[in-house]
Amino acid sequence: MSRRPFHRASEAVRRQDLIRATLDCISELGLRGATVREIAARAGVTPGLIRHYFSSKDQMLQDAYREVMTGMTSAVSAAADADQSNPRAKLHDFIVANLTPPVADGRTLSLWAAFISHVRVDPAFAEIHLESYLAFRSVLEALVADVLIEAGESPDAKRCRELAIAINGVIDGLWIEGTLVGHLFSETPLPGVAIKSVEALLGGISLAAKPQTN
Amino acid sequence: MSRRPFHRASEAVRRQDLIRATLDCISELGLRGATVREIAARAGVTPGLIRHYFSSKDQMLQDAYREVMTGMTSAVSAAADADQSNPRAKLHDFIVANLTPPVADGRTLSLWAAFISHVRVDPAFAEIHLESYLAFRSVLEALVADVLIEAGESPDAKRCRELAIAINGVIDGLWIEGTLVGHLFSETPLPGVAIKSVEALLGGISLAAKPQTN
DNA sequence: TTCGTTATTATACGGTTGAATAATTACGAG
DNA sequence: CTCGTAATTATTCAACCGTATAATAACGAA
Repeated sequence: MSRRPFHRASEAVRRQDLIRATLDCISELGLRGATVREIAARAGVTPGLIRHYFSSKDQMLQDAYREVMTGMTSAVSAAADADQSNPRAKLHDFIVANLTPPVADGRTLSLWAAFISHVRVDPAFAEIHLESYLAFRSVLEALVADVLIEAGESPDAKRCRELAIAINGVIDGLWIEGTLVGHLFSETPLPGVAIKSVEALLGGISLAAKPQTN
Repeated sequence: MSRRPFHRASEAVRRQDLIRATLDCISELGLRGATVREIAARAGVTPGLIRHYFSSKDQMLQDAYREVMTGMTSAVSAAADADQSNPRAKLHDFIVANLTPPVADGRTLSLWAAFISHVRVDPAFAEIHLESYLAFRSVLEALVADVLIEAGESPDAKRCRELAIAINGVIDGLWIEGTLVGHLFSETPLPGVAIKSVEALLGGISLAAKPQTN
């Protein structure tokens, strides 16, 4: 019966370790497998420590949810702002980033679905969902507006919103399908499908890196 | 301490009651709230009875998952075959059915998400997902092919599949958003957005009930 | 060094879980 | 009418859950 050796870490990395372990558990074992004991084991600490950093297990789950969503939005936003200044290229890269790893992978989708299934159950999760959804859509809406302006069209607010909603739908849907049964799309790469679809939604505006007559 | 009165029912209705109670629990309390005791209570039976009709709780969850998915696809298929013989009207009704109750409601989405989050965890759930996805897509693919034929275009297999994938994406994405935060779309009804989007994806083919020049 | 504070571990508790088994009741065959 | 079979209830069990509390070790200030 030797006592587990102490290992002190800063609050930042401890919280990060615990959240990462939480997400690992959920993605690999499901929500029911994400127990305080299993999470603590994977984080390399004892279960009691969780309630030293989080007021409850649910609190930790909510923080984990928030981190997943902000991580996704910031990842695709960064991809859009990466190198191009061309509005169409930015939207193009934004869409592709949504449908390629690390955003489009099984782990992320499992986490997203597990949390979504709790949105209607727990108001705290509903609020996190609403925040992250609006953040994502506002980014997309701005990208669409820039594309329309560059194409010489008037950036009508209502049309921008409607387009953003529809494009968001295409992205979400293909993200889910491609991640869950990705092996079915080896001959129909989804980023390509998405780009073509969005071009159609935009009324024929090309999103190719090198503008080509349409 | 009076003994609970016996109430015998046929195997069919018992299984149905138990599955319905299971789905109620999941949608209202989440997967962690779907315990054998709560499910049995809602079905009006004793917990032990569950394992008389299902080899395990997981087995019952899988049957419940299968029922949810077949219910959804059959509902939208029925909507497509309801009254119209016009291919475009059929596709139109199919899409609208996907984005209106009972398919598009919070309960169904919660169930879907809860199960999806288990697809990567349990191979049995993965198989059910694959089956239901392929069933849905094949229905949609046939509808798209008929529309293309009627429009005088060659129903190229690859194009049909690609269109079905993209349309499926639009439907899925809008279904999720509309169901989770439906109150945001009171001024932008999603069925309308979906129809306009699919028309764009189809290259301008109108899905309106009364064909109009495009 | 000393000592108070706090991060971390260890242990305990009441309640719940899925499953297994035993007891009881309804129903159908004969 | 009887009795065997199956459906349903009742009870039990070992394991596990989230949380609370106490013991201990590390760190920083003085």
